[in-house]
Amino acid sequence: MLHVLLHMARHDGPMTSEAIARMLGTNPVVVRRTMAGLRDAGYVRSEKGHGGGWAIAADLEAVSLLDVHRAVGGPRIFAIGSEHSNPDCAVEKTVNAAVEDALRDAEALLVARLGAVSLAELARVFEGHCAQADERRA
Amino acid sequence: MLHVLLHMARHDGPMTSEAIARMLGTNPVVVRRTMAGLRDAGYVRSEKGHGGGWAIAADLEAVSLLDVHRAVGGPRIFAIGSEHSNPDCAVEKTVNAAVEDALRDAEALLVARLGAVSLAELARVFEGHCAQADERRA
DNA sequence: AATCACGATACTTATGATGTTACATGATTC
DNA sequence: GAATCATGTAACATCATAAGTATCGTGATT
Repeated sequence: MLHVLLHMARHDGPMTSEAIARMLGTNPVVVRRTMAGLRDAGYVRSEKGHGGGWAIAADLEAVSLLDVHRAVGGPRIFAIGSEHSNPDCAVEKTVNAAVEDALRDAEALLVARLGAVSLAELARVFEGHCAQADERRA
Repeated sequence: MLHVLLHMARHDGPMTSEAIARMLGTNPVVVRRTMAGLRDAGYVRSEKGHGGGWAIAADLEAVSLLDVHRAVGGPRIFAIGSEHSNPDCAVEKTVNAAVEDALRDAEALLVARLGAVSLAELARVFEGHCAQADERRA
């Protein structure tokens, strides 16, 4: 989805679900499903009818990678975690406390890192890469 | 599994797969499947026949939570990550670099934290909790 | 010899993510 | 205003993975 957003930023005029789906090697309906989150968050806008499609609707400076991640679906960052958490067992409580403590710290770091990068910054990094490539070609 | 290991540490004599399964609300075969990793890593030992079962086979000081995690199966820590990683698309490469950078740092922190805690420490923490509880009762 | 417990395999659910089809609705074009 | 285009939504199919289950073999104890 980040991929799509950056492409949209470099593309004037809306992009259709079908075009995006081709780009991602997937299906227009799947695209609409996942883009719905971004639309509800106000990051993109969708227009129906002729010449319709998806377009950026927010200031890219104000949208971080973390924002996109949250809008697109997953508060679930880690593949591990204490699922049952039987509070009857004192051993289990000890274990969970230790694991969750480390997990919380790592998540905080990741959230900070993702929250610190805006889409606009990413776009600038990309433009920089292009400029370097052009230079090499010249 | 951490739960099981600490229980085993406080239990003299081997525990059967069935007893462990009851403890975890699961199935003996599932227990054997996941314990196989711990056995291959040398953290536990399994004995067949009458009076057999599972027992600790290593110094708990030398086994970290990270060791257990790795032995038990998952090198997969994060629920997110760049899966297709189409190297043809320059936009995608930019995005992946940014995300994976943050991901790598968070994973490093988590690995460091989990690697710093040994099962023995955890057992001591647990004993401490028990002592406190006894004190309150007295 | 009987019993107990693990080891291993194969098979069956259960779950979630993804893909697919179909139809309704709104917007544009002619 | 009819045709067309594109999204919105619902319902269903498919796929992959994890978990549960059944069964048999093997070694160890009694």
